[in-house]
Amino acid sequence: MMDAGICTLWITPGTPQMASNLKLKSIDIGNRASAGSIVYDSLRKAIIDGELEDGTPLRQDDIASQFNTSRIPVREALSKLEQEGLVTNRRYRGAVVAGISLREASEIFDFRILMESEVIAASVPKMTSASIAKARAYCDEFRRTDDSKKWSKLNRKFHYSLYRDSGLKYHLDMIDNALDRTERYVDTQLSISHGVEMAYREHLAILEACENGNAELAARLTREHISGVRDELLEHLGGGR
Amino acid sequence: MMDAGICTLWITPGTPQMASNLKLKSIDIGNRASAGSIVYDSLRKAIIDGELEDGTPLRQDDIASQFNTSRIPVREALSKLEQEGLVTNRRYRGAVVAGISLREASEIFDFRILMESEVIAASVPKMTSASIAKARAYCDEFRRTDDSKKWSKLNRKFHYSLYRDSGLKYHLDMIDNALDRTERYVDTQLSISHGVEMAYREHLAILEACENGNAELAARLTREHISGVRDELLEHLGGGR
DNA sequence: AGATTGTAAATTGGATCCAATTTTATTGAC
DNA sequence: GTCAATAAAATTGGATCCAATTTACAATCT
Repeated sequence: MMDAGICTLWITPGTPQMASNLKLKSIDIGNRASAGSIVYDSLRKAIIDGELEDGTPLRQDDIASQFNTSRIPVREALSKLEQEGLVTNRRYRGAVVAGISLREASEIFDFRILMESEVIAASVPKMTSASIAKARAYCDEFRRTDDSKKWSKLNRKFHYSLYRDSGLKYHLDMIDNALDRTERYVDTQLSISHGVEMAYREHLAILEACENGNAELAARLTREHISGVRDELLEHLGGGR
Repeated sequence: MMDAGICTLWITPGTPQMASNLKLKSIDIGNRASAGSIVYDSLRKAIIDGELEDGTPLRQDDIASQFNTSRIPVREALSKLEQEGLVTNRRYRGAVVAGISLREASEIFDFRILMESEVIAASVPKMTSASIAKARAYCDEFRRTDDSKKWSKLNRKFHYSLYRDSGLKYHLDMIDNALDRTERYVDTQLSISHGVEMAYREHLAILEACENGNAELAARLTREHISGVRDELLEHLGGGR
């Protein structure tokens, strides 16, 4: 199958080329995603973005046929999502999109306050100018856009770009999960009153603290910022129900 | 099949009995565990207890035949364990027991410090005398036992019994995962020098703070306690490798 | 009508089979 | 003997099939 004449393109006798030197537009065939992870990514996105309402049943057969696959990868995906708290699975009864109670949401926000203030404080001393620039770009885009669907995404990217330099992978994973569970509800908070404008001003203040290398201030502002979002969201959800 | 004469034992015509009024010795047939969860529980315990060394390959076929089941439930279990960070799964290469690097271990301990001090502070005002009694029992048993395998288990039970009253389910889940990942390594720390004796004294101090309703002190002592365990463990592992 | 029971359809859990990939054993050249 | 190329074995991923369970619904009785 591998004729020598054909192979000269990527094998030069005597001077073996590394794949990394070729600079081709290519996808990593060896590490391509499994069917399960594709289904998982897709479902996760749909739930986080709020496209699937809380309580929506997730039928294995339906999903399987949508992805032209069998139920095995779907079960794998649903199992993972259950562990992340995005769906609830009941034996022989199937999976539904997991809702969140007011007190659960409140607790997760408290968790975020604890985590994110700690992580940003650890991040500030290590923060690169590239990270700051990235954060500022997200921050600007956040204020400019009118698409309410993009707000929470950009909000998330802004914050996360200030956390990454901490190098605290475990903490970042935990923050990721907390954000996954609450992101759906943040849009509603940003939509009401002047949520976006206020968030933007608070983001700027955090950014400034980071630029000045003031870790303690950045942590305190982050605490207050998330705390404010939590209070407004709870007030809104609590009154709406 | 259900003759009226026989049924009079549990159905009295005119006064329909609820199943909950029957008070029969019964097991919950409806909620019995799935094959996957049995495999999962068993593997999780084995890994946490350190019975399976880091890097041990977990062959689906081997495990399946050990449990007299097919590979499907095994895959489900391995997938869950991967998400918890107890195994690492590589496509087509199988799962191995996940080890932990020094810096990962250190980070998880830092995470625990943050979480557990916060949770115990929230727990103290709500703490019942039953919880205190339970914690004291675990504390005593911890000092008395010579079985090094039981130390970390009792250590964990002691701490957890002081956290439960907080009612912070999300935080408790996060603590659970952090403990799952580090429990294997705590035994080694307790075995060295006078780890158990020192831990016992620190446990007593935490217990006393809880009894006195001093949340801030309990939090500070918890911080210092976990911090001490971390430092000793890192010193030991860092030197040993 | 309303509650209750039995039955069929829908749905999930698990077993078995095949395909894709990796790992190991083998062969051949130098 | 060492190294690469090749073939065989082992292993995992996914599809299909069957069993267990729940749900929907019709039939029956009071």
